[in-house]
Amino acid sequence: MRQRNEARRLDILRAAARVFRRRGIAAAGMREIAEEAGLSPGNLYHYFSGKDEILLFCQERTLERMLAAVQDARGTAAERLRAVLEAHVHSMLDELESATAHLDVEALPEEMRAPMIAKRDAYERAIRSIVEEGVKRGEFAPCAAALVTRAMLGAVNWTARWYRPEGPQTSAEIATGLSDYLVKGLLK
Amino acid sequence: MRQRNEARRLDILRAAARVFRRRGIAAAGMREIAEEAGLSPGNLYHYFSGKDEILLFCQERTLERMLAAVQDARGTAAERLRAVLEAHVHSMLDELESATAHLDVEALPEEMRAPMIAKRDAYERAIRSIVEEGVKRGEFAPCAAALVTRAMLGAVNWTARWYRPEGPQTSAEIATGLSDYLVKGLLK
DNA sequence: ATAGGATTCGAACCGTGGTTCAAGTCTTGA
DNA sequence: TCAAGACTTGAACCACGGTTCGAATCCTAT
Repeated sequence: MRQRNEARRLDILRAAARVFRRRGIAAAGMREIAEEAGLSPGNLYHYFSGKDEILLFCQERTLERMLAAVQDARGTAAERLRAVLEAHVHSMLDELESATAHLDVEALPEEMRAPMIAKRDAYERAIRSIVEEGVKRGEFAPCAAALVTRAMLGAVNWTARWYRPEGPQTSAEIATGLSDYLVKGLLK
Repeated sequence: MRQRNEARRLDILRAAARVFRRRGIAAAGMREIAEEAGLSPGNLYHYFSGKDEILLFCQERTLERMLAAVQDARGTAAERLRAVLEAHVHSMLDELESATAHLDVEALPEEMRAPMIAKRDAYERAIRSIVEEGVKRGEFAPCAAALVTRAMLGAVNWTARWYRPEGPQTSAEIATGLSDYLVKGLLK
């Protein structure tokens, strides 16, 4: 019934995300996604309208989670910023799921792009306002908040490029290490 | 003669880099590159063996320039780091030329990848050694040098995603602003 | 049990895009 | 001037990959 269908869709999304991760979005083929998910190529189209929709859902899910982390953050500006950055890194590295996909909004067809861009901008704005508030309260030194925000996002997003699960450092170590450095650059 | 040929190859590389930038590497077509360079699609193959070679040359040229900036840097660790980071941002934003291409080594076919990865690693190692030297000399606070290096690279590489030439800030402002923040996170 | 819908399959369709090619034009050196 | 080779072209080739489709199978509710 409905339950079964929904669960299957999630399985497919996770499988697709793995393929996106290891092949890159453009090089990920529907046939390979189908094989990873354990069904036939044609059958994918019973669950999704096409590759674009799969990609869109992957991206939305990741960004949704990141936005949630912003809402949940409590404490001083520095504490909230650390929490958000760490959550971001964990969404990026732990759930290999859909993390990498959220980086390439350009891969979406023109019409689907707008809502994703809006969400992405909202997320960036939320982080920037934490920075600005920290400055206003005197926690942080004055700085170009927009630029610094993008620098932090670049640093955490970049982890997807070099992180290897079998590498020496765990995702938790990376998360705390990055947050240490990125927040320290803001303090007075 | 030889001169004319070489100049033409450079023109084509620059045109290709512009297309890579605005379309993304995967979506950049040989027909569009040809049009941008002002010659016919088939004629491209008189100057390059194919799309892969064009991409490889674009990436090599950018990385070559960045490595040169590392060699030219003089002064304290902080000064050298600033110089390298600023040069990196400028290579990324000013010469729209081949900058973005260097980010996707994965887009190259398996056989061509090795030399590029080697160069990229050498560049990263050079930056990391500046950080380590700064720590050893007491200029910088102790830190996870490898992780911090990747954070800095992520921040500067990310500029290619959001920078718009018609935007409010010039590339020079971005370069100095980013360097300010990134180096500040290292100081004691 | 059985009709009707959901699911599944794999082959085939078809546009896209990298590449090749045969044939022209232009340049250059003797 | 006149080959010979460099340059140029546009059409055609061909593989790849997203998608469609008709038919077979499974499940569920009555």
